[in-house]
Amino acid sequence: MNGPGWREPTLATLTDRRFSDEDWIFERKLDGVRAICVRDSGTPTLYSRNHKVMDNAYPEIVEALAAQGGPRFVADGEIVAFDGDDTSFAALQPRIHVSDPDRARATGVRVYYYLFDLLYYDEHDTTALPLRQRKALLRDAFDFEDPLRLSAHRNAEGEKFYEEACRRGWEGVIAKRADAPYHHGRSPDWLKFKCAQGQELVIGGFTDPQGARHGFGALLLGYHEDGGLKYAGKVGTGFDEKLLASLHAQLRKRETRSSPFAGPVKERGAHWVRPELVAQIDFSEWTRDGRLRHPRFAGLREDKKAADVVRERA
DNA sequence: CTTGCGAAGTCGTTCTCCTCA
DNA sequence: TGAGGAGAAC
DNA sequence: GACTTCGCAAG
Repeated sequence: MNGPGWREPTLATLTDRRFSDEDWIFERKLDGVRAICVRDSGTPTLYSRNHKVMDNAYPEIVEALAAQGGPRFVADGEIVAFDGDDTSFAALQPRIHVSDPDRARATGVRVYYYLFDLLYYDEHDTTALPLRQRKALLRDAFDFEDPLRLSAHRNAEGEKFYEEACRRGWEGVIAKRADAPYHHGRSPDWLKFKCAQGQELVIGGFTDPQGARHGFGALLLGYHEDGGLKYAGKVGTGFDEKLLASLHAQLRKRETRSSPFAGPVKERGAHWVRPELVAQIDFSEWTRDGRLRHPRFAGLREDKKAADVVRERA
């Protein structure tokens, strides 16, 4: 149980296919930090997705785990914080990298550990069991009292659940094959239905490429507000080599000496362009600082005038 | 030979921690 | 003391 | 977190 294999969580595969299927179960995608807890007779330990120990950041969760589950277990779940009724990565963020338990508690950020899978329990490796069976064992293995919670799931109506999730502003839905064993690493048995939002943004510049990248690194984006172009962050993914080349050519034609943005934009290797091109950007949400989170380029909008581009949603 | 899937490489924001002037 | 970079969450 | 590209195994 000490081998690194146990600490390798299942990673879901992103898909656009939405479906309902009785052989699949559906869970709300929580916006927090993935954690696998391992207890081998001593104190439980929380591991991150990349096998880093997170005990110092979440001491109350380690404490709660120590009080139950027996001498040996391995379970999988997500550590979250709430902003109102929604799990919020931003709310959790002040805690994530704290290296001292006292300081972690002193942040005042309440955290919860939602468990959704069981890998080892009662002297048995459970990874080969079908998911439904693992979930049944998990439900009985712990007393779910805060900060420990059992992640609920649905057995049907995946599409309806997805629509409901997006309407409520959740991150999305994870679909899991009900009879599949636990898989370490990326798996097609876990699918991610993400709720995305998108809008048009003006391209006001670009950055130099790095490494093997050609053309440019990222596009600098903005929207009109109070008579100026407000900076909204960068987008550096969504283009293949061909698109990189053609966009770069269009940008060079529009290059200018001074920034079109209102206020300073401090980006290394920045080039400025006349704010004429409009890009369609898909992203997960706006950050507190008015930047795009998880942005990806979804195409050029020839039908939109740059001057008409404003921010659409809070 | 074609297809599929996992790994690696290049990008995003933000937080804490560490280094250095 | 403060700026800037690295590392690590997503 | 996103995406694209690449290599290798399976078919």
